Amino acid sequence: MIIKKGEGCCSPEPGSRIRGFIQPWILLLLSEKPSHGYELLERLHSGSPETPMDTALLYRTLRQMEADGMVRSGWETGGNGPARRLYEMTGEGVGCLHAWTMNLRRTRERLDEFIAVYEERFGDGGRS
Amino acid sequence: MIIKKGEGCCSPEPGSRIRGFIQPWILLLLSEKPSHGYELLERLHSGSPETPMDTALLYRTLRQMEADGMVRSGWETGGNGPARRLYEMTGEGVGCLHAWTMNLRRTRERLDEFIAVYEERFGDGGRS
DNA sequence: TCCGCTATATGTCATACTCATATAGTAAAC
DNA sequence: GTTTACTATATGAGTATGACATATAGCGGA
Repeated sequence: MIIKKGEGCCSPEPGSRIRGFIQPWILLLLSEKPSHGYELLERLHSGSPETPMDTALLYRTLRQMEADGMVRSGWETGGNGPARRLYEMTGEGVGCLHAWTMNLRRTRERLDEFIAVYEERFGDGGRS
Repeated sequence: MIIKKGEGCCSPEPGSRIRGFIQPWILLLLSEKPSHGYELLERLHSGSPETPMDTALLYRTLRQMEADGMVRSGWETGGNGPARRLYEMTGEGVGCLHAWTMNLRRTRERLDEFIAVYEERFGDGGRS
């Protein structure tokens, strides 16, 4: 259930997403194997079908990450369909992924703290 | 360790914060007792001293939440120091807090999924 | 009266995200 | 042979959120 505009009191809130979460996800997926944008979209979608990824955000983020040195790309022609830009992670990208994950662990701690305080006050509503 | 501007590859990332996290925190704190902006700042700060809250964001968010009907406020004079705007949660705000927390639970699930995939690939680095 | 603390507020800017739209190659259907 | 669908990348415009600076003002103590 994603809360949309005008649906409720927290309508401006698009589901409490984590800022910049797409970048570590891209790095994590690329750490498994090199991939192109459209394939990353599908891999991200299969991981969380309820929150489809925006193509504009993905492609722009990839270009930015390349400018920042986290990934590098090259055109891959010869397959069927249009040419695809194949991305792979750089050594710097690996370091980024580790640093980002440390940040995300702290984010999870803050989130856990919130939920703990909430449940202490209101109960866990049947959740374990 | 918060990664600051120019410190590393993920320098544009100010610590992987959750979008709009301040609003449910405000509601959760107000569910304990009515409070004014400055006091909310201190209560938020005591909860996470490593990420100080921006005053501009807090005060503007409070006014926006009041416009949205989640909280209401009144001036409190008579104490020492300048007048303070005392906020309390509305019934609508309670509903918001519950809805937001549901969103945050899903956010935590996505975060857990990321960290699980990361640890599966790189190990947990000595963390339990 | 100057400084520090309390308290609220606005101005401005950058970034992240959303939505719409453009472009183009391939392959199958009609 | 052209229309449709899928694959694939990209840009333009607009909004939302957050970051940083600064303004204002009451109060108490040095």
